[in-house]
Amino acid sequence: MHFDDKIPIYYQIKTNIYHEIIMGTLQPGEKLPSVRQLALDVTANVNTVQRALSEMIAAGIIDSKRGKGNFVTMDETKITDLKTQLITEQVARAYQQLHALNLSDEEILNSLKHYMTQRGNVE
Amino acid sequence: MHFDDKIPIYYQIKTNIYHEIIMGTLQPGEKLPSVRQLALDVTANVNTVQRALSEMIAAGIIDSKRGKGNFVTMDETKITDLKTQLITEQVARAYQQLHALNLSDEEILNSLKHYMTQRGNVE
DNA sequence: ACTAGTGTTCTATTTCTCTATTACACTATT
DNA sequence: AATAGTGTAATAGAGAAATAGAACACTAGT
Repeated sequence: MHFDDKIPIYYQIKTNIYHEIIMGTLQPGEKLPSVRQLALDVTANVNTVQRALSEMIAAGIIDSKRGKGNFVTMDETKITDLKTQLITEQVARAYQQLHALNLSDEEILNSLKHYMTQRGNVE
Repeated sequence: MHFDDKIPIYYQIKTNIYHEIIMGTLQPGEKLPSVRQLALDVTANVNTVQRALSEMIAAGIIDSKRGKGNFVTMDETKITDLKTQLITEQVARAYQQLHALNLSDEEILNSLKHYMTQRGNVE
């Protein structure tokens, strides 16, 4: 796993697992790899993984069952809400950043469209 | 100045000054406040400000003159290039994040447009 | 009962960021 | 010359993040 050294690893692990849940790579009710296996997967320490999981457990997205494992919540509403929340955060963040670079709404949209067409042609 | 505790302060100071240069709040050739004044302005330590400045000096955006002060480069090409670079980074980052949330290109554009219209109505 | 596989917690250590403080180097003004 | 205002650098210390390692609590299969 690739880490941005400007952001805490535990936070990036959390974001990554959230993405897998939203993408459907991890289904509702599905068991996650064990904390020790996750630590190996992302080349981090068990404690660091545990910290990421703790926050997701506190948020109600992950159900922890001692001795059994960690499971994605069965409550699909929570997952939908999470997705909405993350989208809103990302869109707001991106808009504010680009606005701070003196781009108008139209220029922001055009920059994004331009990026998409370029990306579309490559793949 | 508002700091995101997930990102190093020196890095946020750097980004903030870059934005001021691109916005034109800081003009080419213009003298920046002294490092000690900047430290007071953002409520950070002189060393932290100096670290941010060092990276901008290394990037050629700021010219440092010992005993005189720090100045925005006169080379407007460098500023234009910086703006292009920052825009590309932000657009790419935003796209990848939203793509990782399972949004199609069209959905990404719609989310952004929706955000813009909502924001437009409030202000 | 035993064992292996889970989550959980604790301590010690390292690294990085940030702060505080001091000192040094240079410029301009008086 | 003296002084004030600049950038620059070095040291020491506090705090957070991450690591390594060990131990504890619970579950399931044998």
